[in-house]
Amino acid sequence: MELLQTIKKSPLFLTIDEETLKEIAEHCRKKKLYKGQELFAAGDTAENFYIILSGWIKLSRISREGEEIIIHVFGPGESFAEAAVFSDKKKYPVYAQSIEDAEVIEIPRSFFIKKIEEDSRFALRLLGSISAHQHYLVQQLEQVTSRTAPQRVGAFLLRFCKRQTENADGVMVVDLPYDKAIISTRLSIKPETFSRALAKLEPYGVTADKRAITIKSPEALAEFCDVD
Amino acid sequence: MELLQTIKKSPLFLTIDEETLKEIAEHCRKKKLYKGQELFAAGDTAENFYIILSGWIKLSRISREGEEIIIHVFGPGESFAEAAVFSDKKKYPVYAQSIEDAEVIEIPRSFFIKKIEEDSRFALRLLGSISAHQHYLVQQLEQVTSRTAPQRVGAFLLRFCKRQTENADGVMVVDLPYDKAIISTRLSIKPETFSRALAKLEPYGVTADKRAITIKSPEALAEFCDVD
DNA sequence: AACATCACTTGATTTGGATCAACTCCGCAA
DNA sequence: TTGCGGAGTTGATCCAAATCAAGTGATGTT
Repeated sequence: MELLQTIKKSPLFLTIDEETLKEIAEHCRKKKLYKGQELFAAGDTAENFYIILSGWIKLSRISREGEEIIIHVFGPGESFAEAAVFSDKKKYPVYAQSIEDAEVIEIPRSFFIKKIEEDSRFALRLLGSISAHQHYLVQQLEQVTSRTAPQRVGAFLLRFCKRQTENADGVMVVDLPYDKAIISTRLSIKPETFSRALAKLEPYGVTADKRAITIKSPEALAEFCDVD
Repeated sequence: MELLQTIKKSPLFLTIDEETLKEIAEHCRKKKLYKGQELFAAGDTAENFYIILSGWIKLSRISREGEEIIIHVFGPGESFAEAAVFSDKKKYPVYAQSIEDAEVIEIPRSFFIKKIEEDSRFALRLLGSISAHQHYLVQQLEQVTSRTAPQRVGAFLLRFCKRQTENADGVMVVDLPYDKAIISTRLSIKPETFSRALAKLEPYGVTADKRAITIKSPEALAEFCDVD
């Protein structure tokens, strides 16, 4: 069963035994989303959390003036909204929308809580997963407050590099996973600034051809961005 | 037993039964900290998490250039570093230091994990607590990226208002809990900007006399800061 | 083939907050 | 009393990024 295979690969379920996984798979629903479809809105009752099969889901908040802040963009294999399911209010604090056609697995809250009560190792696993995401948020906060736009763009490229191809000679190629406008918002900068920031990374061997970015010396870039 | 009384009042343990609490109290250590004392450094093994009895503890990260970013300042009754204890790396990702004389309760990781395995309701409670903090981080990220300095200062004042005195006529008085320099860093602005931001809030009835801040019309301020 | 639209890029101008610097006020110690 | 240092304010200048604006070059549509 395809569903089972995917769940198994999700970081959240890495250490969970086969039997439990099968049980989980039985209680999940697969859901298809078209580009731009809303998954849930801020304030909705948090009935489910999700694992992504394919596509990208962005979590964001909309301010009163209509300005959007992207909290995170999750990709294949990642899970999200775990925290909302366990919050006191039982509400999603953010808005979730697919940024292209996507498939997700929907796991109901009720089943999940039952599972935690039955299996404490599972609870620990979940705590670890949420902690990791919390750590990501702390890093994000640090990035936004203390790095310049070019540094943030560079750090983003390097982070995505790791998941992609590296040539024998150390040259790396990143294929941007989604629109530059979305990356910009995620980094809390304007598209214009993103464009200029990319240009400023040229001294570090960063060249862009549409969505394909080549990085000649990732070390120099990492040095400049103050990461790793 | 004083320790037990404090633990009982902590949000984390609100719904925990008396017997468990007693057991927890027995496994805790009370720790006194002088002003400026380090509790743990980023990268240390996460052996414990903490509940604050008195004083203020700031969690921060220091960038390579020596610049400090304050992630949060926790006060009496609050717990922190829960997430670190459950992360894969088992390391604190931040630096913790008291900003004045303080007392904390230190709860060992090992005992805690045992407790979770025994009592799943406790695990759920913990998940809720961590989720709440995660929500705080998301809000913080939003504030930093989409609010001006005066708006952030105003929001900070309003948040602290709620815990303090309100007169019959709607006028509120906040007594700043710690140095303005620390508040500034927490809001990711410079002390000079904090000072100027406070001055800009004057149209909303905000006047400062040393650490005592008076807010004549909290509603107008909330409107300006785009909160509540 | 003509046109609209979307996804950027590039240029000119503005601005909020940082930086640098001087100064006040207050507590405290010799 | 004087003198010092830390906390906070105020003023002048600078700079990174936002904003406003125009242009390009793909892609799809009638």
